[in-house]
Amino acid sequence: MADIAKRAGVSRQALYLHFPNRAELLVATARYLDEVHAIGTEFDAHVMGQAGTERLTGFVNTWGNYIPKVYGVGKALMAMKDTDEEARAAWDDRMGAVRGLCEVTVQSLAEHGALSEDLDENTAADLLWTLTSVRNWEQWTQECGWTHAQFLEHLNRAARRLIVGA
Amino acid sequence: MADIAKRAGVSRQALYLHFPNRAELLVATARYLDEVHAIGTEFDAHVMGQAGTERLTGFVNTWGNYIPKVYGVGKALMAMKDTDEEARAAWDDRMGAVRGLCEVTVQSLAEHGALSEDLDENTAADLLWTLTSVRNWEQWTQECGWTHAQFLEHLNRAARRLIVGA
DNA sequence: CGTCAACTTGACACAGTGTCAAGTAAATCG
DNA sequence: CGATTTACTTGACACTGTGTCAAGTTGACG
Repeated sequence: MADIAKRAGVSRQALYLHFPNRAELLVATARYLDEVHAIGTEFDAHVMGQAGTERLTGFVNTWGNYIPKVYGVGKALMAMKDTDEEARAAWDDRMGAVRGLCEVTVQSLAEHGALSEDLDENTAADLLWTLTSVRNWEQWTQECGWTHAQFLEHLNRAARRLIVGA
Repeated sequence: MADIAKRAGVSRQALYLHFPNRAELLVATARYLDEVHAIGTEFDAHVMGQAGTERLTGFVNTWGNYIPKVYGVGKALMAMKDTDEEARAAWDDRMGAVRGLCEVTVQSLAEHGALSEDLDENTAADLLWTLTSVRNWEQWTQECGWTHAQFLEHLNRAARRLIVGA
């Protein structure tokens, strides 16, 4: 909080005039980033506006491109999850929304007969949701040293291999 | 530290007579768990003693069965990673060992012509390493509610689909 | 001119880690 | 047997970070 105040050019206490605590400041920041990057419009265009394997590609690319933009605040919220109930609820709520996108994506695959035969829709959504998690992005780009382009390429390949049927 | 001391039936300060700090206590606990569960022997038998896709199955099952046993201390170390340099080094060292197992597993697949044609060995190891991460185990079993058996089953399927060639 | 909103400084409580000093009690050794 | 050593105790303290509180400043606006 002291660091943030310094960077914002205000006193530490001024932050508490705008946000009740650290968790809500981070949540507000995340919401602000959503707005700035118009993530809702992006999803509408590239996910809800597509079907079958194109919807899958749209989801993977749109979400994959968004992750690095929210990684900073996301990492802070994830770190608070274990000790702060409010941070946990906020992060779980956001990831729940992503999980919802995974579900509709899988549904569209199923409708087009493109879902792998050995998977039910729920398991497929679980797989896609975890595959595209922020933690996996973190590991691939930070620990493995993948570029963003490599990340998107391999994530698309993995998603297809994991949940799309022959 | 206070909680651990309480559960151990000693004073908080007594812990500091045995371990210089929290990070080293956790690292020592992890090493103790390795010993108790004879993880080295397990890997020797089910990974190094196998080849090709059997080595892959051996690695996935052995490591997959070990994760829940070290999850407690692992979670604590992961939480410290961002602020404590020693914890970061300790955890990265352990995960580096797992990454090494992924490499030899992928190598064995390649030698038997079982590695997917569109992957180089390094990328395949990155994929397997991330797929089998503790974070993914956490998400699948805690958030998705998978049983341990389901986890192992789907992890094996995913590993095969992701890195084994036709 | 007075008031209000936004901010400041400075203090404090509280939790958690790590340090330090002094004391105790039991085992070990000469 | 007495002296020492080992393992532990109690209790204090420093330091960091979050969140709270009180009192004061400053500028805009009716």
